[in-house]
Amino acid sequence: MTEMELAAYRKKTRQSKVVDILTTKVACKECSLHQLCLPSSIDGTDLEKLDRIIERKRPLKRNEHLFQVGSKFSAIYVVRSGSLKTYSPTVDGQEQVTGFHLPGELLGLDAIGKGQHPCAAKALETTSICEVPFENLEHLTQELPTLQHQLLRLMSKEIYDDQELMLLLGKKTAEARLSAFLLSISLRFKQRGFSSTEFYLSMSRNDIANYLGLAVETVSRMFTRFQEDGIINAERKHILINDRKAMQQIAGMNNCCEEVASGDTQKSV
Amino acid sequence: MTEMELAAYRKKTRQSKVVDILTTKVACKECSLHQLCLPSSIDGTDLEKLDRIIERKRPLKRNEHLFQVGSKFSAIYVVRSGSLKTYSPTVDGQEQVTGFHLPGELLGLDAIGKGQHPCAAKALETTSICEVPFENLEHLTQELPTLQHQLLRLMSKEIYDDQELMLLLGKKTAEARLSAFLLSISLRFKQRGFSSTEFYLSMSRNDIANYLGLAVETVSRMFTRFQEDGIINAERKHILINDRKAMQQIAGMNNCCEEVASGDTQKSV
DNA sequence: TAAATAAGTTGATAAATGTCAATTTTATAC
DNA sequence: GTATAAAATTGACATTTATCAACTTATTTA
Repeated sequence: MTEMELAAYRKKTRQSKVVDILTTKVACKECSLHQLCLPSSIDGTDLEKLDRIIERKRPLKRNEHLFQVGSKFSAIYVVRSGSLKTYSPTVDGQEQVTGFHLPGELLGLDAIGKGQHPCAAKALETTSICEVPFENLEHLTQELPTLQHQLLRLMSKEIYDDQELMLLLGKKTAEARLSAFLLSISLRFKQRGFSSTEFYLSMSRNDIANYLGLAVETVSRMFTRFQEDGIINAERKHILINDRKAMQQIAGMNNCCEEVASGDTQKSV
Repeated sequence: MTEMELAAYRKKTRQSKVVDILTTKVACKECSLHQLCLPSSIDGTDLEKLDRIIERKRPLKRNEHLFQVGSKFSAIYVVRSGSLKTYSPTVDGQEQVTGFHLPGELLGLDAIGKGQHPCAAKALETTSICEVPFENLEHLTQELPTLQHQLLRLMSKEIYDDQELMLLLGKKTAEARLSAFLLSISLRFKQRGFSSTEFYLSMSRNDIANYLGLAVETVSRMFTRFQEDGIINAERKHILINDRKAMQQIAGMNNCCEEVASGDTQKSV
């Protein structure tokens, strides 16, 4: 890619739909709730019942909280558009980012057990949310076995995905972590019908570093290295993935993060 | 501690009940299923119903598998006595240990989503297991809202615990990881009514290192260091925790792994 | 019981990543 | 629009941990 082409690309990504994809409403069929209600032949009436208990909240502005640490658990949330990060305070007064949540993904499943949120959720940009009051949901699952099954599946998926991430954090080098992170984001966009090669990272380098257990400087250097090697083009938060195969090699995962088996979407490297 | 006292202690731990605690049957009230059925005032009839669907399997010998990677998911398992590790194969042909499972803890929750086990489970010693066929359990939860609630709580707890571990793996130094690991094991024994200061580690140093994302040598050195500093006494797999406060400091978690809020037990640093 | 194998420990060295500091670029506020 | 603050990048250096190799101690098998 020449400098001119690059400049043109940069200009394009600044304006194009790549950007406002994240501020666009997500249709229900691309949403996690789709997995939660539709797939196993749930019929119209049941879907309507589910729809009835869901509340649409006013959009959050950037840096607004959806919930705080320790706040009472009362609902599960689904991202309609925009994105959030979840984070916990650590002993030394720092915060530890525990996840990023893109359109169609759930938040709050980790709070059911204790009845209060173990982490806080903050919008990374203008973000709109569906709220699913948990008590109502629980009642409804009693009525609708399919819904219950879906809920269990989603929670299981979350456990599974967390374990995948543990593998990553436990073993890998800095470049493997970042590569796996980008592939994960890419896959999640793809699963929602967006481009998997060209997307916008709403979180800061700092958040990424924190999440991956690395220093900001290391993350920055890895971005630079990937760019130098021609594997990605990173114009600030706009990412273009040039060589997916190479990234899979680096991430040490030739098998996964490419095609995911079932109709599951969800969650968070 | 003098050399003589140490020798006496070592002799004692070799014989005492510390060892056979793990081979003793765990009463139902110390078991995870207790959380799953009893706590929210489930009555005798309901408990009986649950008890009826549970199958007790013959004990596994050391190194026998409870399930293999990719095997069909049909049941959740509870450890009655003994212990297991779960692990996944990685691209480079290695295995990655994803968890250790002590008496009263669950296995298999990560398999619900895909319908097959993403990891294998292998006994670390002679181990007996309760099998809870999942289909039956799901049906039963339709009948017993309390049971459903408990199941959701347990799964949520698993998600929460995994996230705790992610923090550990993502951020901490080698000594913080090992310290947190030992504290976690300690707490889990305590929650089951065993000693929290004196216990037997059924897993190898290799497994620990693998699990914590460290080299065996590093783990070995950390054990040595802790011992030199008088924080623990480690006679091979017999561990005596001398200075819990110091370990919490090292682990960077003065708050957690000491007293856990609710009646939850479960799961796995 | 001895031999063979596996697990664990220790030391020396190299590689990876964190830390500190300086600088540039971008975003925000007035 | 300019000033100010925040975020990102880059370089130099220190620290941590992995790797390789040798060796010791347990455990298993014949």
